[in-house]
Amino acid sequence: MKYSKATNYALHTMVYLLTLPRNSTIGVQSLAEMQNLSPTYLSKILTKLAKGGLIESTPGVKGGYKVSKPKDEISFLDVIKTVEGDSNLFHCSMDHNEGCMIERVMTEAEQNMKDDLDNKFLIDIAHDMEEKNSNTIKGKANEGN
Amino acid sequence: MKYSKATNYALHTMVYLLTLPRNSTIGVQSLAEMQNLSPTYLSKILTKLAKGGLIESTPGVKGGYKVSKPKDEISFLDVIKTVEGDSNLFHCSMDHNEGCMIERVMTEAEQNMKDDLDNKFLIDIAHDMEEKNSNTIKGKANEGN
DNA sequence: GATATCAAAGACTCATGTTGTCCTTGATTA
DNA sequence: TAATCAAGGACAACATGAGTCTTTGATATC
Repeated sequence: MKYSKATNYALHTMVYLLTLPRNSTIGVQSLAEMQNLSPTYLSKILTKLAKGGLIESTPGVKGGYKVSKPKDEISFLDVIKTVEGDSNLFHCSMDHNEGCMIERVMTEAEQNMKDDLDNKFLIDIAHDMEEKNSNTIKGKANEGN
Repeated sequence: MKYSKATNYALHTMVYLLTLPRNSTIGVQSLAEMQNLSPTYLSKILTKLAKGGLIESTPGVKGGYKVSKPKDEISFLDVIKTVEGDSNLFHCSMDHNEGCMIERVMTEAEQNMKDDLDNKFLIDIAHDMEEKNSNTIKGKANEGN
């Protein structure tokens, strides 16, 4: 059991979009280059995010993508649910077994994870990234490069 | 992202094994029938559980499987880790990105789920099942069957 | 010791889902 | 009208899980 790569790409892309100035857009071309992906492939993931209401796209010359929700309201879970879907990880394999107690325990544990992910916001990661980058630059300067 | 069917079968089998009297064994044939599986297929899952130290097998005529740990010490996580492996659900897709903050958040949330699953014990499900079964029988009797 | 019953394990097929590409369509700006 | 962008369908490649078949080897019973 693993998260899909698409979720991985989506999370990284979203964090990056959050570091951009409000109302500025960026094309899939640039976004794809950063992660060594083909634009067409990343495009599909972005379309999913757009349908999920997390980002919005504008076609045409000055078009591209930008975040379409208040920047501090986007949780990890929002992105994951949009890309992976929101069905449960465990479904009882037995027939005629509604109310399976194993399933109940499994789903309850999963819910703990989801609750946590719904309280972790991408904007915090974006801020940390920006801080980290400025530190790196400062560090390089100090090393005499 | 989903749990494998093997995990599903393993959990159900383990719960059933816990309902059996101590030191009694049961063959893969019977276990497979209950879940409508082929014996050879379930056998592979059981072998995994045996290698993981959760059950033990004895070949030969009066052989079969039985639980090989104290019955109240087997957690959901024990079974899951044995069948699914214990690697993390999320691994950062970017190169040269040790300490990825997204990965950190994702893994922390996953850990919450695992902590929960490590504190839920199969023996409790087994007890509930036994109670449920006796209730069902009682219920049927009351209905005049 | 022969036989029946059990698990272990390798090789293999099949189904499914993810990943990724190619190409066309359609919208927007200049 | 041309250039630049996203959307989307069709398809190929790949990985993995699910499941079968067959052989091997250990144990108990007669």
